Amino acid sequence: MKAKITLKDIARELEVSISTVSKALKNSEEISRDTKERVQAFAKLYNYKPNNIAISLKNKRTKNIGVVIPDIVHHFFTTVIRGIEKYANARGYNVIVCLSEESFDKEVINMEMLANGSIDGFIMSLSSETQAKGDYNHLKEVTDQGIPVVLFDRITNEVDCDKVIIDDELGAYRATKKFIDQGKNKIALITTDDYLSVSKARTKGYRKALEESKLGVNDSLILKLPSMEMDEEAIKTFLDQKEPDAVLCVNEIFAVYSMRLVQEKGYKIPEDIAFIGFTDGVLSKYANPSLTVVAQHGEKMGEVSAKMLIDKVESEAEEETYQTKILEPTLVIRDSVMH
Amino acid sequence: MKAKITLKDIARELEVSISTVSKALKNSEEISRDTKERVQAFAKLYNYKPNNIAISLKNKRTKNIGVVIPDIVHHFFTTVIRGIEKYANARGYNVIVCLSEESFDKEVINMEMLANGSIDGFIMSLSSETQAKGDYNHLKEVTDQGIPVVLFDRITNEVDCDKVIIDDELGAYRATKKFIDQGKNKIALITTDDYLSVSKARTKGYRKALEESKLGVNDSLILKLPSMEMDEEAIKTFLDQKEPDAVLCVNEIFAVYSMRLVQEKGYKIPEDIAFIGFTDGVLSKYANPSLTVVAQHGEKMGEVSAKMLIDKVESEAEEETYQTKILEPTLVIRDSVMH
DNA sequence: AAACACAACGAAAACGGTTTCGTGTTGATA
DNA sequence: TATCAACACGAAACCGTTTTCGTTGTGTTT
Repeated sequence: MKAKITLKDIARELEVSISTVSKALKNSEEISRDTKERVQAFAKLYNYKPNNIAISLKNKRTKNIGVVIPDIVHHFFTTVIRGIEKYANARGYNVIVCLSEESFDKEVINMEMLANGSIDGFIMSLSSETQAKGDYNHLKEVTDQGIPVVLFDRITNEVDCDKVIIDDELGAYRATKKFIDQGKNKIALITTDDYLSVSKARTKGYRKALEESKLGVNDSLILKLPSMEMDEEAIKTFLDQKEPDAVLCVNEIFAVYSMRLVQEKGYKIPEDIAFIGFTDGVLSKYANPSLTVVAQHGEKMGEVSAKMLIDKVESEAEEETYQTKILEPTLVIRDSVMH
Repeated sequence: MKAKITLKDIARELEVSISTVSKALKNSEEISRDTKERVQAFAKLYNYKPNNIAISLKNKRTKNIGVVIPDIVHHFFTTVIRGIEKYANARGYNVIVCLSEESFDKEVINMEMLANGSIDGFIMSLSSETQAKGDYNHLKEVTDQGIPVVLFDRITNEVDCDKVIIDDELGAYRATKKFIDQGKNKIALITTDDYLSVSKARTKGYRKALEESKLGVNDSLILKLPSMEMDEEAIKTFLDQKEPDAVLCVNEIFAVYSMRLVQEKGYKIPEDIAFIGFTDGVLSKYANPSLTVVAQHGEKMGEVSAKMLIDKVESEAEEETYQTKILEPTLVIRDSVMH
């Protein structure tokens, strides 16, 4: 076991000062050619690598970014992380992932842990509990300290920071319009309670499309589940009673489960009843029939978020100007709707 | 924007020394009741929180653990991360996630970045390229420096460290046996090349079950794909030609895709042809029919890995004794096999 | 020969804590 | 009243860097 070598070790061994070693390794003009070569050769031989922690303490930059998300076992968040990771890594940053598990308290604790010097900035998506509660003091405290924050997907207007979202309203609008254009006239929506910012926006898009059509909105065709958790009973009852000919779901699981239910009752998809979900995950792709979805481009979202954050972290200027980037969703047509 | 307050700030304000402040905040016996109260009150008022980086530098402990995995958009790895995160968080550790994207070089770069003081230990699963190449010097360098490493799922015997795996051979054995017991006699295997340690073990279990039965192994019923990537053509051709009555797949995607193919040809699942996959993800649960799988208990695996790592990190003793924990897989029976 | 420029290096402060080892003050003891 | 322990606190080293600001020694200039 050979322990890590430090500047001090090199200095002692070569009988020069620590400062000389430090400068020599940075190829400083101050140091003679000869000394630089000796130091560099020695450093290479003993595989010297500067200690990140010491450097962080000195520059007050950790090159770490903290990512706080509600859930990692979820395709969308997972792709966002991948996007963040790829981009951040390319710029020399590491990613510290914390899970709030949809809990307000965990979100607060995680942020406090990281905000004490461990990271240069946050990228996060709010837990459902936080959105339900509407308490954003932990975010404000962090931004007050001058730590940059980028909020994505599940955001709030109550915090001044950069934001990245997809146009959920537009996505739902287009999906609903697709149904309308295909002559469907009993178009249902399976969503969650409005406290989730995304569900709210999607519901809005759904309503807008219907209002613009001759169909109009029928509130009884909207099923609001308390959370993103599956509630098989509620969905089954809803579908049995309403018998819609098209269903828009705010995620893929609701959609795929619904498809199975109606298939069991003998309906044909998409002829008798068509489906569109949100999130372009493995489930949609390999479901039977494959599911048409509103793709959220998670990886792109992660990439954009990371870019915004790192740009802000590295900019000296203390501009207090924040922007919200709105990504466009795309409809990925598969077999659950008519082509 | 109120910047973070430091010990020095408190000391100046209260006209005491930095050491006194430090001790007062730790409730040291050395400091008078009176002074402690003043300091603590002041600290609370200005929301003092010690700087993690400074503490890390001092104790040479970061309370961060590095997780290096091949891919995050993959249900199994995702559940492992969740297990690691939950456990590590409970013990006050943060998790830094790095993705190798199945690339040897990325794996090396990531480890080097983290090994310079950023983390106290590694939890990792090898990239396929690394396993194919058989080059583990980056791991050896890290362990040589005294940094603890826990390898999970995709492991190697060439590195001395703690390991956590599930008994893949046993899982495949039981799955295959299930088919045999149900009277299937043309049991196929869709797997990947043997360089992936898990595929190798699963193939072994499959062969063992068949060898023990009257059926025996028929090598032509084994399809070896070059990687975990989907190859729709290869699978289609294979199934068309061999017409098996049972198929074991090393992941869920191969299985779900295969089910769709045979369904399109009019076969009934599980009567005409039964399926079992590996990994208990959303796909298996919501596929139609739902897929019987060998569950790998990713979350448990993450938890166990994190415990092993942290225990080692926090143990003073430099015991050079390593253990390999073998978790038992379970067969989750769903509709793709007869009940 | 005095004055100066310059090359090459070292000392020390700083980042923000922890911890060891004094040191001055107090009150009790002999 | 001299001695001593206990108390309460401060100075300084340390973790591993970076960086500023000297300080040498040499050679060039006038």
